[in-house]
Amino acid sequence: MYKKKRSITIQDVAQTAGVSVSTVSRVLNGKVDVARETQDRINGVIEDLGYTSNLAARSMRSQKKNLIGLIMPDIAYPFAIEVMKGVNRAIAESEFDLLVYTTGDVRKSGRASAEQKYVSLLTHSISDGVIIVAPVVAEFNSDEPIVSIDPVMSNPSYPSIHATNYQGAIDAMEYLFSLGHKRIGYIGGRLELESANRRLLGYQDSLAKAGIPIDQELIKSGDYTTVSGITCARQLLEQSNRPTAIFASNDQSAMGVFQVAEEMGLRIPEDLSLIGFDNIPESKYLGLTTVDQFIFEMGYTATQMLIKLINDIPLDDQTYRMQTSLVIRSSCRKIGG
Amino acid sequence: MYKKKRSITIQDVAQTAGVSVSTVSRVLNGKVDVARETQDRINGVIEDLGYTSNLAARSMRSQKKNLIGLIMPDIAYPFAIEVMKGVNRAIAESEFDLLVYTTGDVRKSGRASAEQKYVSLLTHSISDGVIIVAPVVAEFNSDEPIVSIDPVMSNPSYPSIHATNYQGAIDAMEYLFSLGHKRIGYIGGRLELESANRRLLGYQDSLAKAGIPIDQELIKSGDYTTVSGITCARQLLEQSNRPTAIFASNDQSAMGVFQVAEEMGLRIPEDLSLIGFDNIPESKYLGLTTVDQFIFEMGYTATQMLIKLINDIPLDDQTYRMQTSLVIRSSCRKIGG
DNA sequence: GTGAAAGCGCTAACAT
DNA sequence: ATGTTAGCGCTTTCAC
Repeated sequence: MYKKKRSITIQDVAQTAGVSVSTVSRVLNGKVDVARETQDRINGVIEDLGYTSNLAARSMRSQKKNLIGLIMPDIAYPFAIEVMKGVNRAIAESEFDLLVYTTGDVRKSGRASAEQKYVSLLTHSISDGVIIVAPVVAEFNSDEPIVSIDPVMSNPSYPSIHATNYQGAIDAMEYLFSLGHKRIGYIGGRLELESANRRLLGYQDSLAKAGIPIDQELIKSGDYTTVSGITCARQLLEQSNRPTAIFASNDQSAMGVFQVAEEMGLRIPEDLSLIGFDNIPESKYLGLTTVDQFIFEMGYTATQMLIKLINDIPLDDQTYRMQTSLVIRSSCRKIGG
Repeated sequence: MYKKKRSITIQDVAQTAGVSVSTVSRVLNGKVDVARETQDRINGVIEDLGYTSNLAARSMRSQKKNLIGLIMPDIAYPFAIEVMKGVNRAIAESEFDLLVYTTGDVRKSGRASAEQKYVSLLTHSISDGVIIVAPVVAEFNSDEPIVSIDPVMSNPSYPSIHATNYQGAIDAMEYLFSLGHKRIGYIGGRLELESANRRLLGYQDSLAKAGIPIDQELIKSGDYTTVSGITCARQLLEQSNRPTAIFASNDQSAMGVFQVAEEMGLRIPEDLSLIGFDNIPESKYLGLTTVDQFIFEMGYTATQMLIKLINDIPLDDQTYRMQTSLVIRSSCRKIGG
């Protein structure tokens, strides 16, 4: 395991400075009751030796670490990146630093038991609190604050940020109605996810409210991948009475629609309105409308919540279980009249 | 600071299981010399109590943590994200997990002294090795392997991945030559950066090699922002004898060119070939050609290098200071004949 | 097979 | 103003 050239400890500093470890610890922690010249000498030695404190040892003893943990199974997909950006912003504005923990792959994470492991890993020491993304368990054994983003459970025991799945779908649909659309295709998926069900429900309820009968031919279900998005899009667009708009409930599905439309020579948004959930950076080049901004905001808000908890500021009920707000970024076209 | 409900320790487990801490530690670490039934009992208690070990305490004693650190000042800009994706992939394929450390903002990081702090923070304990992005110091005081990505120093004491700045510029230029371009504008910037100089040199050398005299009117320098890109692009495109192609040495500059072209009614790539360094996800929608793929690869390769070092596999000289390969993603147009 | 005890590097009383 | 000491939770000899 690599050449273990024992690293410089507080002991070494104390010894070469000719003082005790506690004195060194004092200057390290900015305590005032140390003689000016002793401070200078110690700081000099620290500089010379290139000493830096051992996080592990330190966090075992002290409380405040000024470090927040973020746990995600994978940091390479758009949702994760957007969350990280939000957290990053809140972190930048704070006194805290951030530690993102990932296994790089959902499959490696294993779920449930693994989740608890990751939480403890950061929580038990190291950090002042953690944010966990899309956790499956309802409760964590932790001695520190936890905030979750888009938990799978609808009623977890920890504070959580829930995507506005239902309202987002309603908003998207009403936006399409306002432009005159009546035949609106829906591409859903991953019905095991709470969020997927909420979106579908929003779609259905808004149709009901608008007095438009639900046409099962307009509801297709995939698995949130581009490939399945393509399949669903074909099924929708090859119908003789094809929809004038498609509501794709996630970004990958929307990409699928985009590809099929291109194949079929349909321009978006001129010939087909496409509205997607989630944030796709490319959307503005694609003529795609999105129900947007909320992923970033989820990360940002979660971080602020966590910092409040760390600083012992209680959350009110409304904040405790929070819905994010929505922005519709628009480029759909009016049709009909 | 939050209700410190003391967390469950190895002591608690030992006590309720009626054994000593060392026995618990043994089963925890999969040592074989523990009676079958004792193991089961202890595992039962661990399950019941929901015990998980304290990372800090553990890493103070043991060697292998199966954890790699990645240090970046900010995780919200395209370069950082691309690096993370690469690291993420390599991590996913390995037995290691990843800990990304960030302050969220370059300004908070401070540089130099701060860098050493972050390295030690992860290195001294916690992780088995770290990757540091764009470090300014040439040497780190660390007891563990370090690999750097795109270091500011050209000859750091640690293994490093250098962007193929010079060769990338040459490739880009030769690609443009092959399409018949002769008047090629250049937008550079940040001359304090090694990478910027290498790119400019590549531009100049390739012109020389092609026997095309260098026209200072075609070389503009900004600061790698979109705003300065716009200024430079105007200066280039408002010339009476304007260039048929522009080589923008970074992504933000390229965005600037794109905007100016739009203003002036120039289509890319039909009326103006635009080739950019670095990876812009949007480029494919913009008709932009890019010297590409290498950022992801930098992260990926760095991680593999680091894992080798951790496992005591020496790096050969060539690997020790590595250049990344390039891909030109093309959409430029042939001109002239 | 299991326990006792030492100690990793550090901080926080408690002394002086 | 500084040193002494007792642990934090864990792993690791070294006994039994």
